[in-house]
Amino acid sequence: MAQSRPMRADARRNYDRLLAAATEAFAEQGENASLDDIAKRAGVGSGTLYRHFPTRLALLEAAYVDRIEALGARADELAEELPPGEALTEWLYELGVATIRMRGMKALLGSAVADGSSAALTACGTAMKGAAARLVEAAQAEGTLRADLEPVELLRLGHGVTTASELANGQGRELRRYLTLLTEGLRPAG
Amino acid sequence: MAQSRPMRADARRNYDRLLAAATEAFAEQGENASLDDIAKRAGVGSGTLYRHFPTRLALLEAAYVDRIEALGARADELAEELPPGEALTEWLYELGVATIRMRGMKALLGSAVADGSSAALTACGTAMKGAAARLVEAAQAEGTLRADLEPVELLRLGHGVTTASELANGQGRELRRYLTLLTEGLRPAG
DNA sequence: GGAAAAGCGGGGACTGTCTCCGTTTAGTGC
DNA sequence: GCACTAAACGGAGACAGTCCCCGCTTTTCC
Repeated sequence: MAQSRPMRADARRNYDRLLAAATEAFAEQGENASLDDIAKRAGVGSGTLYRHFPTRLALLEAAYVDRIEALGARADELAEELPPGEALTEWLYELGVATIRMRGMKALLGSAVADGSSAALTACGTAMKGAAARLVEAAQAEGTLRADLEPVELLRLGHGVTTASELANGQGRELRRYLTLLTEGLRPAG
Repeated sequence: MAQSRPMRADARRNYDRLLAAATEAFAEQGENASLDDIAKRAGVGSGTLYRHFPTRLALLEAAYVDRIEALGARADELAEELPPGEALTEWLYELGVATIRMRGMKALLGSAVADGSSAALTACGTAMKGAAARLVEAAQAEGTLRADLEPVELLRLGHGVTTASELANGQGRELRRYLTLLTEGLRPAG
């Protein structure tokens, strides 16, 4: 993936500025922040923004890859600290909280775990799927997770539960509750 | 809620035309269909559209209330045909399918079950919540549904699961699967 | 039939996306 | 240093969408 020729100095500078501006704007205004406005913040023309990041999703991904990778790494930390089943739940929780807090990230993760997600999103998608797969496998080996669950199903359900919790406006409290309901099921507690 | 004075004939006519055009447009192009375009289809000016339906959600609601009420009624039909637990699952399934099929309906139902949904949406919201409450109560009485589940939680989780299934692009097949996972829980089958 | 109320509608301000192309600039070889 | 070239810039402008305003038309009611 290395550029055949390194980026020109001004291009590099603008790229970085755009990324910084985007992170800021997405955090403040959510995933629909105006792209022209981001260009303005970065002090570049909109043409420059669109050349570096042809779609909104591309920019979103570039702005959040490191966070996503951190979440992937976090999965492994949790796997060391906790028994597999708990590690998995806790990871889903942290993932959900991050999704809710970092307002731009929802669309990104959503399309990353969608069927037929664009090739541009492979980075985030594979990071997530890898982390999920490791946790799922461990929990299944331990016997605390149903054996027929696919990692990507877990991610999608996690996304769904996060969506449910967003509807409640409750910044995390509902998320825990809904995750419990998902893991335990809706049948009476046994 | 009756108008103090009945609608003027031309107003009534335009209102109906707008509704028909909106239903068509939302079905074809999803919830983000252009409002000006809907006005054009109906053969009225955009001012007229905005006077009758001040927000997109208002139009969406007006276009779908009857479908929503039908879904509410369907809950009671199912309650008669099936044991409470199954009726509930089946209803969630039909609700999800409708949400996915009628492309404009997702946003509507989403805000209807969100905390602090606008006053304008009370009609759809209460219809849904009523239907859910009846099913929940019956299933809890039967003992096939955990006693601490609130109806609105069920609706939100249903919405979340539908979202999860949309990510899979699978038009219904995944929805059944994800609903099963929700009701049975992620623990190994007992 | 005529006055007042109700309603119409499209022009226009505004915001956002995205492209095109003339201009500028960094890098390179001399 | 200097000139040259390919890369990169940037902002004007085409387009699409939302939404409001207000002069004009239609309906209603007496």
